[in-house]
Amino acid sequence: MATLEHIADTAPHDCADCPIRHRAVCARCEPGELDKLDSIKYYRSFEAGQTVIWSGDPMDFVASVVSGIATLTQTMEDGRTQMVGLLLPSDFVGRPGRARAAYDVVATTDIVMCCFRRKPFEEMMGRTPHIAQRLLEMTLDELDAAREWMLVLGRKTAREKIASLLAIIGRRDAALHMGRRGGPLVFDLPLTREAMADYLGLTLETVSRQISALKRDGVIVLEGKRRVTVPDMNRLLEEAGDDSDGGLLA
Amino acid sequence: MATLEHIADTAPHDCADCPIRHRAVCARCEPGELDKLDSIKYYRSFEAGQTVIWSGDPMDFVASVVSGIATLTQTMEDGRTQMVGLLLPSDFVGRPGRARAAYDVVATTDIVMCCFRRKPFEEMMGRTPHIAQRLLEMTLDELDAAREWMLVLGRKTAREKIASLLAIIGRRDAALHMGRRGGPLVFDLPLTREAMADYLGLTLETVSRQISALKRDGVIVLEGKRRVTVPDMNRLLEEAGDDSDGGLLA
DNA sequence: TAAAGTCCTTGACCCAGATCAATCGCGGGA
DNA sequence: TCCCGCGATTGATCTGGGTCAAGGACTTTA
Repeated sequence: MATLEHIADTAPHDCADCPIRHRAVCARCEPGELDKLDSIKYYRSFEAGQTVIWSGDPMDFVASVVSGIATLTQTMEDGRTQMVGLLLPSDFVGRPGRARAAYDVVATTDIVMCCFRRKPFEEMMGRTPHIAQRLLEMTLDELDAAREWMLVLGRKTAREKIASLLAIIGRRDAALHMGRRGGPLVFDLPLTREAMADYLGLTLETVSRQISALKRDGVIVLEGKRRVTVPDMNRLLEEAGDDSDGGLLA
Repeated sequence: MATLEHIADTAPHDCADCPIRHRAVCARCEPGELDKLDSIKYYRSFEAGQTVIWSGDPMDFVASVVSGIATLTQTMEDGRTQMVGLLLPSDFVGRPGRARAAYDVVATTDIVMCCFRRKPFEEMMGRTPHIAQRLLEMTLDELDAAREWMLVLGRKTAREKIASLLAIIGRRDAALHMGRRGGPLVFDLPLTREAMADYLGLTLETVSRQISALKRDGVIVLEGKRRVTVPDMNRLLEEAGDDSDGGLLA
């Protein structure tokens, strides 16, 4: 159990160059406010597979994901696990006012986080409405996402679950790259079959079978095991059981 | 489709007497702030079974549940439905900045809501950190609840799901009445079998069977179809697959 | 007192997805 | 080059919970 984690030396240090500058908790901050945040921030990076925090552990910081992907998972005593959050760049980790982690946080890819010491962050939040406002907005968005996910977990079939997950990842990826529209969507799956299973409340075998089925039926095209092409997004959304006009909010 | 809804005439009008005064969005407000809120508030009541708002409908208010119980549900085109929120007294309905309802809201019992016109409420939130702070806190709590629920939906068996629901309702009820501790827990189920099924991602038949099974095994005692007695809370928590020491937060 | 709801229970059967198990294939290390 | 190990795939079988169907227990209306 060597400590592979280390203070990132290659990480961005200047908020002005920060790739998540206008989407993270600090999105609404003005230069002066950024300066203050800067004084309590530090970067940490983790390698793919590392556990960032264990549920129940003391947590003296909150953080933004700068790059990479992490998962939030809950585990029962007998080992059953359910992913309850997928943390992408700009997402927020931790809860102001809470001293212990409520979930396991695991790095899925190599990841860089911008951390703030919790106490100073809480104080600053009290004095800086811009931060609290942004955090409220992000939390409301996450709550919507969690509720969407509850419908997936509670009522969708295995095939629909897989299609829903692919649609979510694909849509997010498209939003990120903002490339040419209209063309077929291509992206890499950032999750193993097992992680997808934990996300969707399935077994990894069922995930594998349903992906094979969607491939066989031409809904997706696979290049290797991770690279996915979606020739027709509406077809995928139909398979997901969603309104084909993408009933989601924003 | 008669309009059964009406402006409540028997509802409390004075914040000082309000039963949810210290738990709702307005919990942290000072007298002056309450006065301002008072000027944009009005009460509405709905009868059991009535739909308060349909998903997608314009929504020009936000509200707090004063008394009674309502549900937040999502429905797929083919009619499958999943409950995504259970609204109890003091819970908040609607989202500042959002003009249309994202979910169906249905009154499960007769219900009274304290409504605020959305625009003035949003303006006021911008100027009144006490409201925004409290709303953030409440939203974070709801997010935690939603994540707990995701574990239930994704990984628990039918029996564990039922036990989990009973534990949640029982615990909340105990907190509300704050009566004698230690004695066996007694409460009324505020939901029909069908609503429980929608909550848990099951069918109503399975709900009925599992409740019968828990009764047969002595985990619960039923008096009629709605009144539940839990002789041993730890036993129930075991059946729910939870840490017997009640691993939940707060 | 009857008739008609509404909600709930219970039984019989079936199927989607879990479980158990074998195999594949690729990337990395010696 | 071969081996090893991890992730993924695929097959065979089993089962928890869904589906379909038939009542039962109250409540409301008349």
